Amino acid sequence: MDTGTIKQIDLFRSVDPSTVETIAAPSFLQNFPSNVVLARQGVPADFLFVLMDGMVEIRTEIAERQHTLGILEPTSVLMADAVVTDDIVLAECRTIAVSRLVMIPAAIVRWAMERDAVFCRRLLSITAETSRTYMRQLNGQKLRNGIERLAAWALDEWKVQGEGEAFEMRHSKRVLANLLGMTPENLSRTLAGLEDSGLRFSGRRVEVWNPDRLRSIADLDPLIDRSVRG
Amino acid sequence: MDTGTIKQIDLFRSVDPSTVETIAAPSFLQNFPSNVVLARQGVPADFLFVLMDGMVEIRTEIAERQHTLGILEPTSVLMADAVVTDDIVLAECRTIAVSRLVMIPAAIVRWAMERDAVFCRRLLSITAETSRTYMRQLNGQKLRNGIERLAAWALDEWKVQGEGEAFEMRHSKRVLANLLGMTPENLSRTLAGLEDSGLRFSGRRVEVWNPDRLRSIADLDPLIDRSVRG
DNA sequence: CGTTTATTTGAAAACGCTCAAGCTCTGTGG
DNA sequence: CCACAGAGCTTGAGCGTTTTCAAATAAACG
Repeated sequence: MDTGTIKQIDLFRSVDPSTVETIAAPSFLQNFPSNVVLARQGVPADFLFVLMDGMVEIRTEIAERQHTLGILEPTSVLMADAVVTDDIVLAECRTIAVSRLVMIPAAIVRWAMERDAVFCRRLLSITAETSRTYMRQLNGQKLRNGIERLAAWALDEWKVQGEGEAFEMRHSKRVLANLLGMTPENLSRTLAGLEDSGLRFSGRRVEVWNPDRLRSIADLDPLIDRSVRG
Repeated sequence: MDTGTIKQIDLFRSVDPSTVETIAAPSFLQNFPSNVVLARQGVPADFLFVLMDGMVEIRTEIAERQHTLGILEPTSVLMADAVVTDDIVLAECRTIAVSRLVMIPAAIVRWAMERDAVFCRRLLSITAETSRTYMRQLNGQKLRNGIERLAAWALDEWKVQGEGEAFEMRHSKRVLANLLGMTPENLSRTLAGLEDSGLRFSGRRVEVWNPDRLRSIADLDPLIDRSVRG
């Protein structure tokens, strides 16, 4: 693929142009419709992905049970752990919106991380940050109940989208329920319970009409919520 | 500290001796009694630790609620994520046995990962593996209930310790309960429920008298259990 | 407009937690 | 050797949260 696009990517910031070119050569930009599995769980990773546009859900399914580890937006890097360790994929990646992704063959990534120190360092930063995201998710899942997770999610998203009167949820409630670690039925009930406490849904429009009340429920903490600083 | 000890550590495998020496200079080997907090949550990480002997619990506590993210044994590396990202510690590290650790100043780690490509690569491998451990923990916590987590833990530990008639639990039941994401009371009940299904505790001796039965309960899966392949 | 999919609601059950009390094991000092 | 204290573990009852199953309603799509 052309080096122009790939050079913009944070993963390649400050990386030697010749390395970027070598990586770009066997890589390509691919468009996907919604609901396509980019990487199946349990098998080796063939590609490192960079999400340029759209949305991807990281989820695991075993014997009828499933959960969502995260929802990624541009410009996230996918599958770094499996590519680096050259091991099986622990959680499936699935588009949940029309998406455009850069696909970099796993072998060339492993080659480059041995040859190019700067690229290796970029990969390290991203992997460490991803690891921390899973720690936060684990903290949130174990230390909060459903109401608190929903309130915290709403405040987080509200903050990211500019703290206006409302923000737009970019995915279905089903996806949100999975992300928050609850069933859709439960999300529906929890939502109803928060209508008097500062949060109202109308379709995909989410109205935060009493952030203070939500904050007192969520008890935001830098150990869980990315948008909060110490 | 002396380079002899530090060179044995997996983190420094194949790393240039001069880098190792530079890192070793401001580092030191420290003995700790049990129940000492090595790194407090919410504050920047001062050191990267390598556990040479003993046992460390990774846990988070927020407003009276707490949970355990993992229990580490030699020769694990601790705090890599916080050191690499130069950010706050998301989960406290606490010794749960008399322990000996190498303490490497965070600044020298960050210095070395910029200067030495091999060291950076070692750090990347370890961080990626750690990230996967958290993914597995997340999978286990969300996709299994208490009985299944206990059965899976027993089989895992049994396998690691050689698949004999029994194995020794190297920590208290309280610690095990936290690791499995349940209260001590609940662990006790769950344990009682498994006595007819292949698992019996007597003190710290854990008898696996019917692994097949346990397997049918735990439903081991490579997406959760480290000891299972494919 | 009709068919599919998403969401809501209700009732019952499963699961795990809290609180309280009792038990067991261990080590200490008399 | 015994009494006692303390920690760790177990047991029971009651409670709260979350899930499951079933059905109804609403929304989305061709």
